[in-house]
Amino acid sequence: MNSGQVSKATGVSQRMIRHYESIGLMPRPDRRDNGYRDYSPASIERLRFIANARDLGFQVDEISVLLGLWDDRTRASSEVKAIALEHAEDLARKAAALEAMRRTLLELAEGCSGDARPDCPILAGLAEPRRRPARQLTEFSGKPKEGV
Amino acid sequence: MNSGQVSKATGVSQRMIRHYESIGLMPRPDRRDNGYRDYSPASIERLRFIANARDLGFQVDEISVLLGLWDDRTRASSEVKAIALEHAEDLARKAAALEAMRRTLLELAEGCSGDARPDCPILAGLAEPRRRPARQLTEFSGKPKEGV
DNA sequence: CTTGACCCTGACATGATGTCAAGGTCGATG
DNA sequence: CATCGACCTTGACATCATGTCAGGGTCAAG
Repeated sequence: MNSGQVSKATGVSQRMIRHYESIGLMPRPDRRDNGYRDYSPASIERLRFIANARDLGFQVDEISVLLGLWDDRTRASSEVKAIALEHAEDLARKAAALEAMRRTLLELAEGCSGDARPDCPILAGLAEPRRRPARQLTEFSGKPKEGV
Repeated sequence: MNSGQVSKATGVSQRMIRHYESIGLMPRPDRRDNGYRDYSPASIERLRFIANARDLGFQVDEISVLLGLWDDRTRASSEVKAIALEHAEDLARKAAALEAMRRTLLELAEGCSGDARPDCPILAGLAEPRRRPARQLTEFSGKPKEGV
């Protein structure tokens, strides 16, 4: 199978297939005489794994760890489960953060008449000193990418 | 006020203050003879507005629209409210997407013994053909950035 | 005058992905 | 055979908000 076929079969763009290869998530596939990539069924399964993990919001470096465990026939399932549960918490935190933003926004919107008059507590609220003071670094990135 | 002071006062990094200037969200401030930026109270308020809007997950181009409405004394509050409610829905969608991932992940994890044995339905599930078939583009980006 | 705390600009990095360009290949049809 | 369209290859640039670093100027206190 060449990359186009694999792309169709897995729903992963050719661009991304090559990208995963370039960053070492996917092994470098065999090449035909013409230089075309030639994928084995095992590679395709691996790509599916990656795609599923991305769909669940794992980042590439986390996936790298998961693939390591997948490749290791002797891993303890507890290791995998720990990663999964940790990631689930992460997702919960991110969802909660979004929900908090939404709540705040709706509170502001509640006070807004929403008619032709210009006075608007939403804008007024935004102009006030920070609610949530200092920001720290807390990676977000759990890339949902869902077909809406 | 120079940029350092403004940064402390608003919690926005100097880097970002300059960035907002460079992309036109913030007006170019006066300069002192030495070239240092000199901010007016009005600018600071504007920066606060931007920071608050970012905290609520608005992206820069949306903030640009909000600022336009803020500047326009004759806007109808309904315009602002519509944007706010739309954004709230967006946040809800994103949160729901994260929740869906979490649920899926927990379902997988439920079946996993989590002990020393190597068999693991989580990894098995990830290796299966795509659950959620094709991905479309659906911007995520609601950048939470909360101090955890 | 020196030192340390600022400020300035500009450039590069991040992460996952798209897109575009320039070129090689393959298969089918004229 | 020539050619066209569909496909593959690589490489580069763009996105978005933000950090960080380098190299240089400024200022105030000692």
